Amino acid sequence: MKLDNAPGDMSCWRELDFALNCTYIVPDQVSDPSFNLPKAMTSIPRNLAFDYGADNEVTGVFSKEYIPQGTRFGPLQGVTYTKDSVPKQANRKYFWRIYSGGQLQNFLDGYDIHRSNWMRYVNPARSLAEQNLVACQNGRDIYFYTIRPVEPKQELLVWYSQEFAHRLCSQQDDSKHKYASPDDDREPEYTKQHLPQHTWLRERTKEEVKEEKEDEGEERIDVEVLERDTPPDTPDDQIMDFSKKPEKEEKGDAEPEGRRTFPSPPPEHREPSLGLSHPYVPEHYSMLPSPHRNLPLHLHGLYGHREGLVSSYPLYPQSRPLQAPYPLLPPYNPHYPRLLLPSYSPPFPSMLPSRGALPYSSYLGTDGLPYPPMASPNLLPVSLPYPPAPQGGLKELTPNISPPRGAPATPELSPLPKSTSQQQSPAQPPSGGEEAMNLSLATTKSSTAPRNGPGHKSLPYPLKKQNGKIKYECNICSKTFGQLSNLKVHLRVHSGERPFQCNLCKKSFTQLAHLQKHHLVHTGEKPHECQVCHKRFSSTSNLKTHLRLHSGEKPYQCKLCSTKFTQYIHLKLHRRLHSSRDRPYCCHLCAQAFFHRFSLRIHQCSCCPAASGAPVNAHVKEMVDQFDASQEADTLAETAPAPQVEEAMEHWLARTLEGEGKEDQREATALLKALTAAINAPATPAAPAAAPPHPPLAYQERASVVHLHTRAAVKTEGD
DNA sequence: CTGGGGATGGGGCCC
DNA sequence: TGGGCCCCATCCCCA
Repeated sequence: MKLDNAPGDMSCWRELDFALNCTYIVPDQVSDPSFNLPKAMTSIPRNLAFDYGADNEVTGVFSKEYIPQGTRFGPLQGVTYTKDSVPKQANRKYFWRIYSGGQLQNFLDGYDIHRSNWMRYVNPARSLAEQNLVACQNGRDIYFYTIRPVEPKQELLVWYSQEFAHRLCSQQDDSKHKYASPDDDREPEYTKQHLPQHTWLRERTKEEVKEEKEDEGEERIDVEVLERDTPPDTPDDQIMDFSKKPEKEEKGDAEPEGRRTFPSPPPEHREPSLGLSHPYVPEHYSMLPSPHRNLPLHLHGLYGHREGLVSSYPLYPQSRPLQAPYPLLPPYNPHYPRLLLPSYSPPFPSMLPSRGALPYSSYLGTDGLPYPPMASPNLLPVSLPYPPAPQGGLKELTPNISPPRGAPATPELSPLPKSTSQQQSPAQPPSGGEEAMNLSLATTKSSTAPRNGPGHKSLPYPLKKQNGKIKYECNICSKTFGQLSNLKVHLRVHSGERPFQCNLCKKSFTQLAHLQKHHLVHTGEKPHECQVCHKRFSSTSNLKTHLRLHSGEKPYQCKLCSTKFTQYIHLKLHRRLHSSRDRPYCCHLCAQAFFHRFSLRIHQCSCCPAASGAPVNAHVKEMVDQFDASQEADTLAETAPAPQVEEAMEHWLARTLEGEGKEDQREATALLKALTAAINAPATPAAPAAAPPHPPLAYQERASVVHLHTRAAVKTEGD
């Protein structure tokens, strides 16, 4: 069963939906702490970039590349305060509220650039049309999800999820009953319901600007104020539910909603970049007088000088609406009938680039369910006890394959409060940046990690473009795939997930086809027959290798002794023999031996510890060793001239560095330059002659090299 | 040690 | 998108 909404329409999604169905996870970058750079600056993912203002201050966050819908960023990091531990002088511009079980749990303060992350710089969306991120509280973390594809160089602009805002509004509603806010009196109900932005802006332009200035100065707030403004005490005019705007537009009605004052804009302001006449800008929005002039730049501005409007993630007592609807899955969540985001839906399908953006259906399970059936909401916080998720056709998955190894348990799937999250804030981004991400992927699956169910959010980012085609890149091994489905299958390699299990021997496999092939073992069936000798084989590839016996083809040849083999594994085994004893070119200075003469020469010119007093670069030494044993070196004649050796080295380097990080590539390239320089350089006096263990052969080859390398240096090697 | 075969892993491509 | 099919690579076993 599928969502009735148009593909890509996330308008009725709740935070759990985002958590469960996000397709890509973009972890923060992690930099060396010893650099002591502000984490807020260094944590920005590689597919994002800051934009800077005249004073070099960050003015926004932009995408560097295409980012598909359903991508998760976060979590937001900062300093965690309990309600009682908020320093009196705290600057609350970057405060977010974390709720648990409907109760304010703590504040997350992104003020400190050393303890917060890049997300503090994401600007608030000023209209539905420009919004591309939605903020959700999952567990006790705040994540931003892309609700539409983000084009390169497009700014990330965030607003609350509807559920987010709804809880706030609920709190505000409560508070309204409890506290007769002055706002309530001065504003007709209609206005409050329908023009929160108007209210907000009007208020801002009048009173808040004053406060804004105060905030810019010191942004001091006392706990009393904090208390007063904290839901449920917060006056409803302090909440602006962006998500409701569309609804108002559509229905002309909305449940009472909060308005939010913005007493404290951030220091920076910017000109609105979005025209109010945009078709998706709600009517009331465009009727605002110069509405965005004073819009705060960063989220904190969005949230005012108080704190972020983090509404509670209903932990599972209240979460019934989160699950119950799914079997039925009405087009809109009946529990939040007034919080629909109809005009949120920039027509997603049409916005999806044809080049491979993820259709929204990719957020659904294979069975079309938006996420797996959940037996009981109460179980969720424990371990998300998904039934063996029907992901990827896991029909063969048997219950006894335990624990489910695959499905990395991404945090967003586990809305349960993380033990660390309470005070975790800046403490630890799961150390290691991308590495951390990888680790989490790798470890979660192997342990008790709950299955993700359909949607399988471990799909890594980023997308790459190769030859104009979108490539899906595994963020663990950097392999790229032309099709998302291939990447999904590939991820099982890392996750360890083996959903297809043989009923007979309980062996499990990553692909159904493998299981099917495996079944032949039990049946004894050998469907593939050699037309020459009528021998039968269970696999085509084995038949193919067999056919080489008839054809005489031996494609694998040892470069050292010219022995040929029909199977590569045989060549490999064979080469071990050489490596153990047949390295004919031995350095007389340090006794290190090489397969190839040119390797010896490079060694002596670059990394022979005895050739120069200088310390040997271990990387260079390793590179020489590896190159000496490489296919590229094998393909070279021992008498190959220097340019050919260089070319082979470059080829080898390019191959071995494929998928490596740019830093590694840079470093290796630099090393290569040093090595190729060594090839061309005159030999050091310390390398006059190799002392080959097999003088006749080695000697002769050296002699031939002398001819080709017409360099005096070669002669010094003893020729 | 070499060589042949069995079995499995992983990825590409097509539908 | 996912399943099916195909292919190549690889490991292992054994003669």
